Amino acid sequence: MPKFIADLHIHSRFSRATSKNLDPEHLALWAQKKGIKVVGTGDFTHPGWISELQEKLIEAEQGLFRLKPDLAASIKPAIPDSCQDSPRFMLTSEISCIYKKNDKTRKVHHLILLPGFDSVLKLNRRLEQIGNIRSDGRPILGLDSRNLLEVVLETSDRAFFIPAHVWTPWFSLFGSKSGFDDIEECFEDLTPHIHALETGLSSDPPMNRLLSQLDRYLLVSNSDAHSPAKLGRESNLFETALDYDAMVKAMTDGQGFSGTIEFFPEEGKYHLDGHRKCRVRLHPEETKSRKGICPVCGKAVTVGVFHRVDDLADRDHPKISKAFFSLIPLTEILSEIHGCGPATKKVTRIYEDLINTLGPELHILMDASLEKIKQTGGVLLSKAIDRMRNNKVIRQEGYDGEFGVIRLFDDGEKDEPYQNRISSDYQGERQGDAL
DNA sequence: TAAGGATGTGAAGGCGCACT
DNA sequence: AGTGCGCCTTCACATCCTTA
Repeated sequence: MPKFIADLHIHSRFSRATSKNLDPEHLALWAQKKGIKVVGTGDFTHPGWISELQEKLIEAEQGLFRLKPDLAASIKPAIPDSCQDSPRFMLTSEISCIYKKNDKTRKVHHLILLPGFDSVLKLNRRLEQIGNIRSDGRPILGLDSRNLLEVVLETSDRAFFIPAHVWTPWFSLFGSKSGFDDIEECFEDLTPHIHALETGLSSDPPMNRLLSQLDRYLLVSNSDAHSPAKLGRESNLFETALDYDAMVKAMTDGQGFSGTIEFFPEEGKYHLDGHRKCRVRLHPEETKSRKGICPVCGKAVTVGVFHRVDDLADRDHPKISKAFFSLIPLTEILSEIHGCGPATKKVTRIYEDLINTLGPELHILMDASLEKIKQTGGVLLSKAIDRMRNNKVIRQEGYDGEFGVIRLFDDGEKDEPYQNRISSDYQGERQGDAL
């Protein structure tokens, strides 16, 4: 069976606060630079996006699509030879359900996978009667999660429904400000139709697997990318035939699903508790001793993912069933090494050089030999990647919407020529800022 | 002096909720 | 009852600062 990487939760340019570049061509381009074989389309509920997809994609395998040949040819020159590998698209979308249940307001996001345009259009006709699906690629519906699931199941018996980023405080199944304490309370009689949960950036398998109530669910990871360059920052490893039903089966029974690619959970923006505006960051035990109150403003802090997991956990040691790889985006590693921002021209140029020589980013981060990395990217890069692969990272946790920072080198540790005034200033500012 | 880089802010839809 | 605010996301853009 082929081994491949899939990132199924992303957005199009029809969603709010997303890049204008999010069209099928740029998604295909970046999927190849990252080394992703199957990428979700996102936003299939949006009429403008779905008609663009119908125009630009053709079915490649059962339930998977690829760019039409003329479009594929048009992006080919922009893709390094080392990365050429025609990606597939799966029709996916995210829906935001906001509703009241058992006297509490619930705001829960869900990811939906469908096998073809017919079923997408059928679902869209149903949803259009419930709410406005034209104004946003991620529509907000006043619909109970259970009832959305029912509508989806009625649309196609091949549909797959995944609660999205289940721990984020504001919009998720287990969210401290929005969700439930158990899955049955959310989906009731239809709970058996849920087979997989998306864990989000701020949690990883060792955290999730402290909850016995999650034992019967597969954990999946996706990027929720709002720009092409963020594709695959979290993603899934499949070892199945390349088609829709095989992938859905793997996510249903776990066979052929070999693991996930993860952020270090501390990098996620809701890992710890606190208030971003008050610059207060608290560990769960601190939050509890302060009775959930922010010492600066006196209001309730935003309770993060680590705290929620801790509250609902019923084990001391995680029961881990699948492999997972904790990675740092390559531009962030280069940013630390070279002492400048991850989106600067310098980092972009080095990034392009690296994938040109070594292959797709995820290959460089996970599999490429350290010797080759050293030859192309220098000794600091190979040292950095070696440390990342062995979990030897310095973690500064994110909280209340602020991303954490994962570093690989102590201050002063980097040798010449990179250790210079700019880089130490930069690190100092970043550290100071975050508290 | 120009280019590059850092930083701050506005943008979007829909909903609940606090407040008047 | 009605109004306004805050929340989701993070990009895109404008502006200011730094460096060669």
